[in-house]
Amino acid sequence: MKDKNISVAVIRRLPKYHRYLKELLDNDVKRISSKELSKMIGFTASQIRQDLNNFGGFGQQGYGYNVEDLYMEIGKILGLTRPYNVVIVGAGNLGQALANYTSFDRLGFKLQAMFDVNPKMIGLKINSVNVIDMDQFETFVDENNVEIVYICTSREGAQDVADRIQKTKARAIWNFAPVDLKIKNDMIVENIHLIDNLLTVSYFLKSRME
Amino acid sequence: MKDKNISVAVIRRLPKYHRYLKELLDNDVKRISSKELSKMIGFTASQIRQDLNNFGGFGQQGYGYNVEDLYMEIGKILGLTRPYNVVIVGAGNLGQALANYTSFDRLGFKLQAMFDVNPKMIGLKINSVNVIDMDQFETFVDENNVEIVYICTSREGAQDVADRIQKTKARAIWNFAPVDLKIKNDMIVENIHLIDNLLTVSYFLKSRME
DNA sequence: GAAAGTCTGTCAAATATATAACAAGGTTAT
DNA sequence: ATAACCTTGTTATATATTTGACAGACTTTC
Repeated sequence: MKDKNISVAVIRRLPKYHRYLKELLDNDVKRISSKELSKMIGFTASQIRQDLNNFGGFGQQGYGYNVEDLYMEIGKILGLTRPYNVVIVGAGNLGQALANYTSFDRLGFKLQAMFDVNPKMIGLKINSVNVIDMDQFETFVDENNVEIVYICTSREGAQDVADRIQKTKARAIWNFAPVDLKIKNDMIVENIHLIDNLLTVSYFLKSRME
Repeated sequence: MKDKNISVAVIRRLPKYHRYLKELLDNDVKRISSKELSKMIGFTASQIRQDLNNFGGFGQQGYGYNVEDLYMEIGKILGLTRPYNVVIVGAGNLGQALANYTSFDRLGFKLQAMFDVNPKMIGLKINSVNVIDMDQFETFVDENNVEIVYICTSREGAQDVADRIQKTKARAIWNFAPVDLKIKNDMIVENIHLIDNLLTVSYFLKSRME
């Protein structure tokens, strides 16, 4: 599986396929055609076939796709063949919300610790995960083979955290702070910019009024 | 301002312009050229000029763009000329996190209430906003001119909430549940699919290893 | 106030992405 | 086993998006 020259647009559709296939699997559906999937997901059947074919011929003519196989294949493509150690920086409401999502754990994103600078938070346990002093961040990350860091700090604190992550062995950042982090090396960064998304809602609300 | 035939790709970049212009404004920068903005934001200068020109000629040859004017114009385009009443359904960690974000309020998204089905949550105040019984949802939304509903429930509860929203005058949904809502009318729906985003992180992590 | 320099708005070209079309191969029904 | 039917993988076409180029207009400098 080389995965090269695959466009980001394709990659961002993969989780959706994964999600719908899981649903089909849970409903004991054994096979699915691109046409049927198309109806459920809302992409064209052509697009679905072309997306999947970037990674291999998973289907069979006259039959369609085996739901379980395809689910597993897409899981492989998405890197879900092994667990990833993660930590959260910022133990506020958002950090706690993420700590409590069991679905992340189920997919293999294993929360090892949470970090905060607030003495009132340090020492707490959230969903049986310790909140640790930020002083110990770099040491903990390297000693526990943490690969992904979720940044749940304020806008002001985020860049500092990003700088510190770059000194560790961690290789990916999932950023929830409303700022574009300046990253020097080849770190993987995904942003959840809530405000950006909410502003598209107001844009569409306004547009519909005209 | 007609805003028609504007591609979604353009619209999703607008909040980023808005964010960077706010930063410039806070730093007392008076003017900015597409070239300078390009360096900051990471889009090409050509794209920036073309994006902005979809909505009008805000710049001036030989000078560039007036930061304050452009910030205001983009705010207008994004619908930030008046406040929007919003409510949150689901008063768990995520709902509480959103309730505590002052930046939403500052932009005009006014939280009027939170709803939950859990009797232990009902009656609480979160950041001076009441948690109300879901029984009163439809009444409250219509009586308080709520336009946007943030869905912060579990996956299982989300579709039911969406169905109930469609019976009210609300016209937009900001959905955080990991499910694609089935919507009949012309409701505006924006999704934050956290898992989908996290899976792209694992995809890139895996791809880099090969 | 003239010349040199800057920067937008816009058109054209290049690239990327999505859709349509269909041959080839497999399935199902009889 | 055969025929009718499906459905994929893939190529070709259409559409969308991004980048490049440049004339014209304004600014700045001298």
